Amino acid sequence: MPELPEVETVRRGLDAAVLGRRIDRVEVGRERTVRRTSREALIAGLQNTAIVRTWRRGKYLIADLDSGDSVMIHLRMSGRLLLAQRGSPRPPHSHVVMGMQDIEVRFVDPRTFGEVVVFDPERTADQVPELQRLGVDPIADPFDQRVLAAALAGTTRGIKSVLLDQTRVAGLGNIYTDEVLHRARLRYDRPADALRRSDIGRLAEAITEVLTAAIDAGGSTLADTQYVDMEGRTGSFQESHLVYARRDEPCLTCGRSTIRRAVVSGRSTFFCPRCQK
DNA sequence: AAACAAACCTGTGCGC
DNA sequence: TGCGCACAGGTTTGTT
Repeated sequence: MPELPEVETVRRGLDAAVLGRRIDRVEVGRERTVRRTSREALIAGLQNTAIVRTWRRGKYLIADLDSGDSVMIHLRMSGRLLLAQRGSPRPPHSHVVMGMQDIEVRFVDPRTFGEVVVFDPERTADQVPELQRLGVDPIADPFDQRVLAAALAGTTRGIKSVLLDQTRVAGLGNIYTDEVLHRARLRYDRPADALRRSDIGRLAEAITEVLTAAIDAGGSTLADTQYVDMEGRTGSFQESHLVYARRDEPCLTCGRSTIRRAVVSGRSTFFCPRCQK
């Protein structure tokens, strides 16, 4: 569910709500959420620490603790991080709860693909290896046409599949990849290494513009209302979607074709056959 | 190297 | 109302 803009929105909410507050209670209701280590390791790692900084790389949210450790949170498909008053009714699937005096942060995740893990930043390579393998983050890192060209180099794969590859560009998922490719007027199956300089220029610009606008809008909340920020508020960037989930609806760019659906890397892919070449 | 499928889970919406 | 199926924002692993 959540891609870079949603994770960034959650990160900002976490920053505003809990920075410097001491974690005095930790509960793990479902061990699968902490499967990388264990219930005991998560509790020991969080108990009596305070979050001193939050940061994000791609879809990975990291909070640095005053103990010197860090906690990595990945929402995967259905994870949410919710802020609540201590003692208020907990939603189903509240697998991890971090209590800070009168408030608590709840990791809620029906599908249980998400995870929470405390790790030692000096042992990232052993404990959270995928973090080091992430490619350029278009928001957190310097990003322009040259950086993108380097990230796309050396593969004949279709551009959508390459943009979804987190080791090349970190943070784009199924929604934003389709929205970006539409704005750059590129079809999902254009071989990445055959893109012209002008194509890559438009693509880099589209990535920056779409992600920035989506962050400003607080992310995208689809019809099922799965994604909300820490305060439970929905995002509004779905109102700016031009192609995602708009199969058979008129193209908002050209008005002369309808949005088609294809399957790429096993994912639903939406595009305008007239605008995107 | 690349393209697919399956796996991990639960929930929802749809056609019948 | 109930049942079965398709499908869902992600990532990893294994197979052609």
